[in-house]
Amino acid sequence: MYTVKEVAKKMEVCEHTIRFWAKSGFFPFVKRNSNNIRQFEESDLEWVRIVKCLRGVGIDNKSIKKYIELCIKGDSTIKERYDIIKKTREKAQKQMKELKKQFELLDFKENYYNELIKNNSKDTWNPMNKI
Amino acid sequence: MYTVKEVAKKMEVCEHTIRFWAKSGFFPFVKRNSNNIRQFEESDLEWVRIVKCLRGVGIDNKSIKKYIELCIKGDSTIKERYDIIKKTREKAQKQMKELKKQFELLDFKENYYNELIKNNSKDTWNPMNKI
DNA sequence: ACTTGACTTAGAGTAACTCTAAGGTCATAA
DNA sequence: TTATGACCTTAGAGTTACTCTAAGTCAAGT
Repeated sequence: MYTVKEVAKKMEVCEHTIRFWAKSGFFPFVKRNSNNIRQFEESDLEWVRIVKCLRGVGIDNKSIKKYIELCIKGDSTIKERYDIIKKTREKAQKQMKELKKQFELLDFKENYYNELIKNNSKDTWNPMNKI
Repeated sequence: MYTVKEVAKKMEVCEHTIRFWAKSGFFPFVKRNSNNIRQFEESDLEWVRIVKCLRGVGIDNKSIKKYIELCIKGDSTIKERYDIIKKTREKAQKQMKELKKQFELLDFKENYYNELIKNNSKDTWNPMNKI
């Protein structure tokens, strides 16, 4: 059993965000104790994990809500859920490619600046100089 | 020479965003023609590329502005710029790891749902069932 | 001359947090 | 026994970074 704060720490998500997601209906099975405090079970953490994953790939909250509702509906929605996950996986793959490109640009620039520093060079002769 | 629209298309960034970035001072060397239209040169595109890269890695606009200002200042800021790029590269690397984890979760879920569909299974017996 | 279309600006609207304020509950310490 | 502090709760304000809209300028085409 975890409180919001503990979930936030365990899942590395801001506490406020967990509450915001909870209010958005992303964790429909979380129970409360007699003091109205949310008690996340291990199975609820699975929902947090998926939501974090979908958000991390840039799925918007409205679409996440749709997915959550399909989950609640049960077995009849498995094909639909499969399609969503498949598309999301493809999106993630594209992002990995994009991120890799950006990483390579940063890598290049780091080396470039490093050379300049090592050689105590000015930067003014080179078309790359400005940025 | 490119207009905002052409830059947006070429660099795959929303036109509005290019204008927003321009207004934020991210492209200090872009000239205008006699009709007040921005004319991006090839060298200005390099700035767009870097800004897109930094944003893509989640650097906030205030920090990007700082980096831009260092670039404008010239050679004396090379070491500072190097440090920023280095940190950003490290950040990108972390994100690649994170994204890879998320991809693997999606991959697992896709396979799981796929099995369910193939076997025409119900999902109710499994602890993974709900989400 | 008039329309079309590309550009401009200021400013409104939006998504997704992120934080603050005000308040309830409970344990421990004076 | 009161109070101090560490939790939790909520509603709602504030923030970031777009994203879009409206209103206007200008040049070219019919």
